[in-house]
Amino acid sequence: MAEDTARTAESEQLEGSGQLEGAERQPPAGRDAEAVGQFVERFAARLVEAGLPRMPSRIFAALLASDSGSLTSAELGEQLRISPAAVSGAVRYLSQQHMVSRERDPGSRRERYRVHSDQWYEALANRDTVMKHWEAALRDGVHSLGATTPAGIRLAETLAFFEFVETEMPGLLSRWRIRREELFGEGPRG
Amino acid sequence: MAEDTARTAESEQLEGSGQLEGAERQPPAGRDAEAVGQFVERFAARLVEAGLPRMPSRIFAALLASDSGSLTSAELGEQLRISPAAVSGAVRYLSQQHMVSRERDPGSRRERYRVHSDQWYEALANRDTVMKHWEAALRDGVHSLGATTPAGIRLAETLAFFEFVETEMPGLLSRWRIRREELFGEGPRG
DNA sequence: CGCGGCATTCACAAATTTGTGAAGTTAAGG
DNA sequence: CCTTAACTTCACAAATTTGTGAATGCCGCG
Repeated sequence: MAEDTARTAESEQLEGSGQLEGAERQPPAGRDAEAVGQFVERFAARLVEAGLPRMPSRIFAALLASDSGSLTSAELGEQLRISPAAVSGAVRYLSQQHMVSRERDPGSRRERYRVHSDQWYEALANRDTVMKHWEAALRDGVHSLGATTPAGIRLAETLAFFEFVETEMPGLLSRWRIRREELFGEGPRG
Repeated sequence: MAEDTARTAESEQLEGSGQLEGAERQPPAGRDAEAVGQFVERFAARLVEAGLPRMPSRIFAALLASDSGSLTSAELGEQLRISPAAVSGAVRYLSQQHMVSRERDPGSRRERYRVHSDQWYEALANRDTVMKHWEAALRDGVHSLGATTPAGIRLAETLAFFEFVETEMPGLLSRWRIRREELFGEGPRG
């Protein structure tokens, strides 16, 4: 996989928000570019294991690790050392999965991709559409195999489970929001 | 692909229990081999979309669609028209994910692979180990990026969400069991 | 109104993954 | 103790997927 990753990494534009360095900009590149990179790698690996394609995983992880929660295509490309095409493709994928949203900086036409703090696990829970597909397939199966056959019954049961989970989701999320409030006060950024 | 596989196939033990159709029953082989196959295809497709490899998906779907909830390697190979090697590999994968369990028929050394009615969605919920890995990665990230940086905070929040979900799981599952009882009486098979 | 920069799309090349055939291993049955 | 039938492992071939380079389209700015 030739991952001898170049070292210098002048990725200082990684900073986006109040990064009052001021002090000797001498310290290691960017902020802990090293540490950031490592985290991105690791977390992306988890996502890959979970079934997400490689590039989308890396990009998502990078966004998650960025201070502003958003990066432009160029920044992503540079940080991850991938071509604009790769960024484009991966970002399209993530948009379709509702895992990132695209914004437009008023001035330039650099597009920003962002993870809303909440959005992403809500998306994770919100597999609504996906769920629906599964349920459709299962319903179909119940019908095909016969609702009274053992297999049909098993399928019906599985279907019921999906429906049950769907039912539970709203409550779970609202409990989460409460807990989140407890832990973090009101959320800092959107 | 060489499909010269013997078709003689005494796979009648596929049936397990009462076959009480009534309406126009299609005499063709097995039961509705046609319909079964179609369901297996479709459901497997969903699983693939969800990130599961192809063969494991097909095998899992086939097991789900079988009346007894269990099939032998040979049966799987024949029904899906794949080689024993493919069955072996896929089944190993599924075992590792705890999506099937292996049994041993006392007499012959044909191995049976089975989906417990519950087991599989419990496994789906029980991504314990997986969860732990994610949490570890996140914890690591919080530390690397600094617990007070915006990115670090976002990560901590995500971590909290995972922990929260883990907390909720037991309750959710037990509510499910109750509901399951309501809907299906006491579960038929284990 | 035209220029300059960005992002997207297309087609291809490379790399990873997938599934098969054949040999290897273990265990039942004569 | 040997034969036989299964499952597993190994190495390879094929097919799908992945990421890049180059060309195209867009939009804001001068």
